[in-house]
Amino acid sequence: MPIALIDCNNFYASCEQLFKPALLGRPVVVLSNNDGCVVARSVEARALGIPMGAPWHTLKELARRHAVVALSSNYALYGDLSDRVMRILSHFSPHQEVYSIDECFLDLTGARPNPTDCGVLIYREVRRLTGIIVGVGLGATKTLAKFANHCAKKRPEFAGVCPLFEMPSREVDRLLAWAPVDEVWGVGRRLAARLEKQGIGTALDLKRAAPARIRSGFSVTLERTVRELNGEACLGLMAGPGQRKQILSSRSFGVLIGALAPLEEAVAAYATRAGEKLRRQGLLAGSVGVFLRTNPFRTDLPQHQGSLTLPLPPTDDTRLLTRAALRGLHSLYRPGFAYQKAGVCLTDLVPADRQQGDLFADRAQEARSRALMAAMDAINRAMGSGTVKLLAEGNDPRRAMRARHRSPRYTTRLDELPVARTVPLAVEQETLPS
DNA sequence: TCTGGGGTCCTAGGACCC
DNA sequence: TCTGGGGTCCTAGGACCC
Repeated sequence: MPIALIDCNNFYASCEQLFKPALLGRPVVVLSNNDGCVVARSVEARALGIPMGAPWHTLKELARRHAVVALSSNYALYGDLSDRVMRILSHFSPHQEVYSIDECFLDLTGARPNPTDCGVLIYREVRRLTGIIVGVGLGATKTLAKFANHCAKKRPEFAGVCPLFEMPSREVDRLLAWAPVDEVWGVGRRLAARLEKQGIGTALDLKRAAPARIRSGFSVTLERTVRELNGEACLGLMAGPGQRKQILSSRSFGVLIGALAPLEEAVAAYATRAGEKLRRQGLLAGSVGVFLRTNPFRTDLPQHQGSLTLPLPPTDDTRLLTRAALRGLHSLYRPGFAYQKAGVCLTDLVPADRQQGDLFADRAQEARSRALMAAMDAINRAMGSGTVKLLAEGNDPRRAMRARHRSPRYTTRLDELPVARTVPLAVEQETLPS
């Protein structure tokens, strides 16, 4: 039962190039919120040695020398293109797990004419219908599919599709021996360093390690990874997105903030945004967490950070969430510090329709609350987010995110549609296999 | 000057129970 | 001098992912 992992190459950078072909062949990077770090690179930017996650301000000189194009992230565009790619992929299997904005697993058991040819077809169709280039990895387990995908992208002999699941084991081991252990899904920098000390430096070393030893020396999670590398499926495909366990809204401020009042406004705004996400998913929160911290990179300044969680009767009312978040902020806040970031985290989430009833609840009040929130959401959806909001949010322009180089939202805003030249993006049902 | 945001899972250790 | 054994629940922190 082969599992495929399909992953879009340089997804954000590719989305930008798709609508601005002048960017093709040029070093392009896409920056995180606040134009902080590099989160995507075109092939050319990668070739310049620009590392993933690098702070943009440390790269300015290099960027100037090589005329690197830096773009602010445009999630409206990436999200929309992601939806199109995922919809195309969904036609190739009844079992799809959308794992992130640019990748998904497909169960290709019984695929026709066979899984490998199906993989090649996936590659061609996504490219033909969207212009996005994907890598396709086929393995007996999710971890092996991930690894196969890595091979598909890094080794030209596969031309974008690596059918690891049907290769002779000698061949598979040769590939595993070529990859450093931190290329394995679930092994990050720190685990890799610890494994290295025990003589486990490649993916093949990890595959051959004794599961019991890995479990006692590391964790059950890593033991599962070892088993998966050996073809034993430990991780199933997730059908739906699953119910959220936490909803987080946080931001770094444009400038450091010392006074309480602007912090209150920021926290109120985060609580509001978290509340909107909460209602969109039909959930209630039973706890509100708040955190606050100074800039850890400013070693010249005194540091302070704290977090606090307050329980409350399950609710999705922005006013109650905000009130609790502000109470938390008040007990965390210390004057005399320059704060850089704050956030609100909703936990103990329960579906709104399965709420534990409260014998003494004020039904009329609850109905008014629901009606008010529904009205706010409807207005903000129709007329733009923030059209109606709590006074507590304030209107401090310093809180606006830096996004100096955002491209137009080509596919989701009428007034930003590309003019004259069009890119074929429509998905024709009948051209796809049933 | 400028260093993201949003998630998940696991473990260790403390508090508490009988 | 001598100080049990077995369990649960919660939280903070660490690790990972994209």
